[in-house]
Formats: sequence, C-alpha cells, structure tokens
Amino acid sequence: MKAIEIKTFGTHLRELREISQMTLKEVSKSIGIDISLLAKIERSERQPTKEFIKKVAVLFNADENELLVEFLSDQIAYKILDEKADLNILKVAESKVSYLKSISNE
Amino acid sequence: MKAIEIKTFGTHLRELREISQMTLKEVSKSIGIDISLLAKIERSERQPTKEFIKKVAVLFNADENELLVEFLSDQIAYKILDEKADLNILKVAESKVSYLKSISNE
DNA sequence: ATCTCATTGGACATTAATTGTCCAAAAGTA
DNA sequence: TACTTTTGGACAATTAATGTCCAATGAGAT
Repeated sequence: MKAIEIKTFGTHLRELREISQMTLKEVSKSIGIDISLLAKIERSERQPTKEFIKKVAVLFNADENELLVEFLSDQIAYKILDEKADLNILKVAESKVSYLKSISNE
Repeated sequence: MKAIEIKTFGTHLRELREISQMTLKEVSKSIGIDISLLAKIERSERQPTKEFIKKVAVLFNADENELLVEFLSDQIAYKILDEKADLNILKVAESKVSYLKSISNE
C-alpha cells in the first residue's frame, strides 16, 4: 500500500520542474504555454487543462493518471473550501454517485 | 441517527412541489422563475442558484441548509460521473481539504 | 549599486460554460 | 376535441474561466 501524497497539482508540477532543474521559461517553451500562465498553474491560481496535463506528463515522464487524480481532487477540495461546506458532503456525494449509477442502468 | 436520503436536489424539489400539490406554473410564478427553467432544475438539466434555493426553502418551508447540501453534493457527484473518475478521488479530496486548511493557518 | 535572469502580479482579452428565455411539441386529463 | 401540464430545443444573455501581455518584484552575481 502506497501512502497518498497530499499535495496540489500545482505543487506537484513545481516539484517535477525543480527536480528537472528547469526554469519556468524552459518548461513554458517546451510545452508551448505562456510563462505567466504556467507560474499561475503551479501556484493554483489557474487550473490546468487536460491537454496541459498530458503535455506535462510527457515532458517529465510522469504518470498522467496520477496527475489527473491530483487535478480532480484539487477541484473538489477547492469547492468544499470556498463553499465552506462540511466534509460530510463528500460522503453524501459518494452515495449519490452510486445512486445515480444505479438509476442509469435501469 | 438519521438515514441519509439519496436523491438529487431536483428530485427533492419535485417531491416538495408534488406534496404541496402545486403545478410547475404555480411554483414558477410564486418564486418568479421561468417555468421551463424550473422544470429543468427538477430534472437536473440546470443547476439552481443559491438565490433560487433560498426561495424554494421559503416557499415550501424546507430546510435551506439541507437543500444546499443536496445541491453541492449533486455537483460533486455529477463531476465524478462525467469525468468517469474513481470514487477514491473523494478520499484524496478529503485529505486535501484538511491539508489546505492547515497550510492556510500558517 | 547595477546587471541579469526568474518569478510574480494585475489588467485585460478571449474563450468556454452556464443560466435563462421563448416557443413549439408532447403527454396527460376530462 | 379542448384544455392544462410538462418537456425539449434553439439560442440569447450572463457568468466564469483561461490565456496574454507587460510591468514589478525578487534573488543571485559581480
């Protein structure tokens, strides 16, 4: 069993870049994205697109699926935070997913 | 301990309306919303606004907070479904909320 | 201090996603 | 049929997000 690393997509992205010892400029150039936007994504001021995630995975030879999980869980976490919602909403959502799946099979 | 009712916001809304024996037309008029939009919200083809939820709570004398929980959990559930994401994303998100809360207090 | 390169911040443009409107079609009822 | 309720779709209007540009800040080197 692997421990779950708790970090945002942006933090992970920054780590990948720093491990590679690349500057924002270099990364932005090689994946064809504005340097400022890249910096914002690292700081979670902008959300990445799926396309961006794919390019990042290729560039750093990282697990695209893991990056996607990080991206999606970020979105949910940020939603909970800025709605100041209780964490048990996630339990309700979980049941609801099962429920919605079941009625879609009828 | 109260059992959690698994139903979408829209379904709940429809139930409230039917229990009150009101038509879409009547409800739409009394809360000042287009009848077609109301029908779509009941079928989850459109998401309600917070303002809408408040009006509904007043009209049907329902628990606004409960309706908000239903609304937010719907959004998360639908996200999981249309991203075809694994349910454990919710666990990751949960940890991430705690993490983000903790770093915001530093 | 100055030069240079890396990063950040903000204003704004552009694009995408969502809500909301209108009207016609379908479904249900007498 | 006639009448009421609900649904569906096209598209208008609004809101939200991404993406761009450029200036400002920061960090290291000389």
